[in-house]
Amino acid sequence: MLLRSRLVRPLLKANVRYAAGTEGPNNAILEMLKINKEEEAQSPDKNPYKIRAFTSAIKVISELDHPIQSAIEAKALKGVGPGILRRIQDFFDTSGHTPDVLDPAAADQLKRNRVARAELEQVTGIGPVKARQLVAAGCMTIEQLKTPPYLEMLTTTQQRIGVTYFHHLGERVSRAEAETVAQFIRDAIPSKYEVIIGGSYRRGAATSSDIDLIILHPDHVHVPVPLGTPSKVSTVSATKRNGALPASLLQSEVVPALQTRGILAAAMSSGDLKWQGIVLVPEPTDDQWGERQRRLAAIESGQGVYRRMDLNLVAQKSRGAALIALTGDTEFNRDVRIRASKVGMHLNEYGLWRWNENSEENSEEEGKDDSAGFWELVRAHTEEEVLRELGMEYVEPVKRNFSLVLGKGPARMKAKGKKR
DNA sequence: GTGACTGCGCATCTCC
DNA sequence: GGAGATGCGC
DNA sequence: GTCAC
Repeated sequence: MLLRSRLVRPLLKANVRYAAGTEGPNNAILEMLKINKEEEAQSPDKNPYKIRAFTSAIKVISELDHPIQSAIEAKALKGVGPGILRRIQDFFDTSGHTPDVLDPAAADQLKRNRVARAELEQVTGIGPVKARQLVAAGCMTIEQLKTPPYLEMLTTTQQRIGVTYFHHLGERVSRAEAETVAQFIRDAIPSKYEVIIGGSYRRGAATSSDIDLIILHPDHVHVPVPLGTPSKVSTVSATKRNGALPASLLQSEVVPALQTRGILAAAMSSGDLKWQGIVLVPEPTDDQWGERQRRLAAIESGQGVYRRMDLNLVAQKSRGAALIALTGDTEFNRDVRIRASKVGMHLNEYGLWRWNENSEENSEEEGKDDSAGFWELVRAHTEEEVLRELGMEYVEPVKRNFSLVLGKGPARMKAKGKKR
């Protein structure tokens, strides 16, 4: 135990941030795979799915808590197929690497580390990479996270807030709480805004993990067109491509109004389209909302009921597509998006898009900037329209709980032989 | 063997 | 200081 | 590149 804290300090100094890869039991193999991935990424005719495959194999191997003993063992991992097996085999052959044999004590330690990582990953903002770093530094519990030196390792505001409100965020959100917050917000912002509760609430769940709000306003009309082509829709986020736009209504009006009213306890992220953070659930008094000063004081002292909340500002035109995207569940969305891509379209939260090839002369005129066509918004205004365009009957939100139907948990399930 | 592989906002880090 | 990659969440 | 078919 004492030893640990001594070991931690140099580690912190040595800039071991992110997946720098200077730790973990399979570092050498991971470095090799990262190079392979990089080579593919540099290639003129790179295959984005191949890059993704490398990324996925790197991820699954980096989550191992013990050295890979043989190439055969790696083959059993999901995401490791013939190609990566061969690379690992070559690695063992050429590096003269002889894996250590695990003694029982070491195996036991690995198990404890695994348990610790799982615990730390319960904190919002701590994923596999950060959890591994923390456990490597000796942090085994969430309680320890709140103390030096681990607290200093939590570099993002999301992680700090995740720890601070961990106890509150473990509680489920009741339907009444979601309704209270939504109504408070409706009262706090101009009546031109429309506020819809999405997420599992809209799917009829008795309790939710957070409050998902969809906010519409007639003046918010920005519908970004997808970048790239059907085979390769760019991953450049709207954050980048929107650089020059004026601050959105979310930033200029909604968030300030809620701050003034004293229900925003902490912001994890706050952009032009999306706000994520912690809300203090207000307590209605007789026929009015309680005192703003009391809420601000409560936030100051950590009293009251706190919940995770997402605010999403959505253009009217995107209403249907956004309702689908922000209602879920994940499996339903995956299924619908796959249907779209199967008929050559693209579905995101802004709309259902069709790709139009440019005629020969058009693309010649455009030069060689490979703009061989353009995206056209097909449907997005209502959920019914979007689904019908994809040949689907309307599906009630309450019937979109595919994860429950198909199996438990967010584990990948194929959504295939379902209703057409 | 063959075709499909969800998609994206925001914060932070890296690398030039 | 700007572009791109990564981590994370949903 | 991997995976399901």
